[in-house]
Amino acid sequence: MSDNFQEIEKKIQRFWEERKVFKTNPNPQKKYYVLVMFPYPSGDLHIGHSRNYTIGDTVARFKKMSGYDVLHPFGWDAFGLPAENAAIIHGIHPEQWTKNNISISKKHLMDLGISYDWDSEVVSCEPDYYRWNQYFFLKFYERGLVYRKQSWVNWCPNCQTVLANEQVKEGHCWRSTCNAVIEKRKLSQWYFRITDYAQRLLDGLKKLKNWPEPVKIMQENWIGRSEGVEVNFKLEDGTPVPIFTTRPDTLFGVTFMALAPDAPLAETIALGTEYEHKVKVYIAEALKKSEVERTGTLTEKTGVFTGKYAINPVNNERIPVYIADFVLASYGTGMIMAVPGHDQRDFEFAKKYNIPIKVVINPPNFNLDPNTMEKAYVDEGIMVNSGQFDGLSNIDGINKITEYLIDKGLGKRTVNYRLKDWLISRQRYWGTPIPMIHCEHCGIVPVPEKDLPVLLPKEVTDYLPKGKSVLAGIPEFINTICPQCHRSAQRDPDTMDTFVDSSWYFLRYTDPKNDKMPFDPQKANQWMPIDEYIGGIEHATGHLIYFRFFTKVLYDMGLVAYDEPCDVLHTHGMVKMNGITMSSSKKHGVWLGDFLKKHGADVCKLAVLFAAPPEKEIDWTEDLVTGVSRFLSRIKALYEHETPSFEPLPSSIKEQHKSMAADERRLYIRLNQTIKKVIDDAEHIQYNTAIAALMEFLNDLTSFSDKNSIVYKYSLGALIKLLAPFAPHLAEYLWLKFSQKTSSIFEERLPEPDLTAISFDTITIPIQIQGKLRSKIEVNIGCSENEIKQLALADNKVKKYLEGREITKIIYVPNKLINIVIK
RNA sequence: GCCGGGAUGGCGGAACUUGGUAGACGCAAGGGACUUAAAAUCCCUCGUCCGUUCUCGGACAUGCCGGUUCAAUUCCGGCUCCCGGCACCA
Repeated sequence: MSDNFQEIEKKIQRFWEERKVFKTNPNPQKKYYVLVMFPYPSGDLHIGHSRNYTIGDTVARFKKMSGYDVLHPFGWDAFGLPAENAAIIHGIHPEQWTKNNISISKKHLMDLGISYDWDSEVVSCEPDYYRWNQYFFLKFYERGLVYRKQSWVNWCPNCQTVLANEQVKEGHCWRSTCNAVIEKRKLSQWYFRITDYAQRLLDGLKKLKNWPEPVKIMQENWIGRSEGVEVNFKLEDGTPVPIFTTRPDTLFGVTFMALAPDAPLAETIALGTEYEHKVKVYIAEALKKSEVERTGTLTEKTGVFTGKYAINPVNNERIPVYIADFVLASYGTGMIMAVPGHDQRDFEFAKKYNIPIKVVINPPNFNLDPNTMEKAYVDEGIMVNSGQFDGLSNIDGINKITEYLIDKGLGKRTVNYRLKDWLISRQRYWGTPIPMIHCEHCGIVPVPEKDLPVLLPKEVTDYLPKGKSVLAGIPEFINTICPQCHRSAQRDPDTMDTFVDSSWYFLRYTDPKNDKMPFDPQKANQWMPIDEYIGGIEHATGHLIYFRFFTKVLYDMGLVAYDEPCDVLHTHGMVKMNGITMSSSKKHGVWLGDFLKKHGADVCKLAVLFAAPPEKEIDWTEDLVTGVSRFLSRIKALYEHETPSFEPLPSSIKEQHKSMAADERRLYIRLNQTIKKVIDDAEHIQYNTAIAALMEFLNDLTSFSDKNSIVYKYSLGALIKLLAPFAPHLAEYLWLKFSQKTSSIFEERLPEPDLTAISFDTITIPIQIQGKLRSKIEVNIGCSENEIKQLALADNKVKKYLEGREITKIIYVPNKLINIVIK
């Protein structure tokens, strides 16, 4: 745009605001819910942020211009650590820091002209929002979906708080600015019983036809269903030690058993024996190690013999029991049967501790020798040394042994999931207080619903985390009265994981001002499910599982009619600069404020959309701006000389387009092709190619000579409407200037293509000989196969190739090509 | 290690759903017009190599090697490299 684009954009933004063009219709007839993942308010926005919002904005505008009632809301995921860290470093209250950032970010978004209905803005750190986190916590508690347990948990020594399993990435803290190595601590914490929904979360994925396949696969792996058998081993003294296995076919090959060092039994198994001391020392050592040291396939496995033996129920063999660090307490029963002959981990462990190796499956046509094996044999084969099961293929053996175990009461079929319960308590200040009271006499007592919200105290002098919650040090907060016995008691000092906030915010948007309920189910149901959800792929195994879990629970509570929150999901790639992802906290990026001053909002939107298809990464350079910036200037320049028509074409034109002048007819067809292409591409969020089509059509228009043609003037008008979702300010400006209406272009409908004029009368048919392009002929559409073959054979270039050769076959693909096969 | 995804000109990317003219659109680069000049704008060229010499013609080209097919960037088999997820899940 020329020099005054900023004034134009400001003016247009004021016009939208005054006219309330993007106000949500409270009674939608034909609803469309477009949602972008709400952001953490980090202050200055960069181009990477704008990608998310720009994609959502384009969807929203397209849908509005296609006649939908659109809900396109916005809000802030406003609780979280950076606010608190800012308080510690700069001595500014987290709330003030957060609100400052919100107002800065909001200004950028408004300057970008995103079509939000700001009346439904939601801010998660406000009591009128977080009280409903507490409400849901209590409701979940009533349903048995909240519990407290003591266990070894992930502890971030830098953030000084526990973390959920989903927030540990490769043994490190998920927050990119932290990245500290995670430690293990034994603590009592609050959990959501998400594992109760593991199967439904898995089954639900099948319904999500319009989710990206990689996201579904990631979730499937994260939930990690595996079918197997629980086998009732016993220690010699009769203590039951059940184990889970997916390979019951190897049961006769068990030569040791291994117990996780953090499993409860590990603490007691060797008590009072000569092994007690060694075992104790080993456990202490093992648990001191961080996740990173302990896990990883490269780390050498270690263990210690407990002095105890178990009995193998299928052959009564005496099996030594070890404690080993490669066994996980949190999966299966916390104890395994080990078959070194057929499991690589067990093999390595057996080699190290001189435990016998027993072969129970032989590969076809070959007998394994346990003394010379260099690794475990894990493939299919024939069972040996397995009593009555010898000679079976091991695949059959799995079933046969399982049935045998069930029959004898020695085991049962079972399913295990890798998904763990969601640890939601955090030892930090800036979050939703957990609405629970610890009473000496009554135990743990929920805060009565009528007493909500439990307000986060604002008068805090010291935010520095000390390994326990900041709130524990605020007497006015922590001391309270037990709701049951009315004696003095203490509040729970922890706050909730901020991913609780983002698990239901999309429902709050449907009824943002409700002070009686989190949302009115009727209002929610008229918008849900989300029709288009846009966000970064980094949430695949976090937020995108949590919000499905919440929706399913709320469905069970009868609050929503759908048990999946979102029909269509589009994840977009990150925006990088010099190969490094743009980031507010790392101060790396192109800042939106600067960019808008220099180039304007439309250029920003268009550049981000045109740079690459949404799912791909963008490595940002200033070069991406040049092309789209020129494109907009050319558009603007064109309309300085030409007057578009927004009148519908007379029906006579549509009926008689075949008798138009050749170049006018060509333009008419190009127009219809462009309309179709842009709308089709937009439907699939392929905005880069849609914009390319608009650029091509602009070329058609500028090279068209009869400026008085009705078709030409109509095309100018159609181009403005097609451009509107991508470059809304310029389009609105041209609309208001030429349409002589006072309404917005976004209250108009997109043009529709005339499908009777979508292709030219003649087409170019390439002629291949032996599959290689040799010539082209121009034929009328509807030309018969024979005619085309004749024309092809008569072609001079073709003749040259055919000279003295025999034609074996002529392949004709209608309207596509012709291929002549010769000997 | 397991599970995904990807590799196309100097660059970002089209075409891939259904095998059918590879390189749309844009950037960069080179040349030209306009201008006192520059910017801006407009026009032309632009995968590589060879031939012809101003109009074309040919060969080779979609990470590598094979296969299926009249025809493969697209399908199949085997590799290489890059990116992402998971991380001893029994």
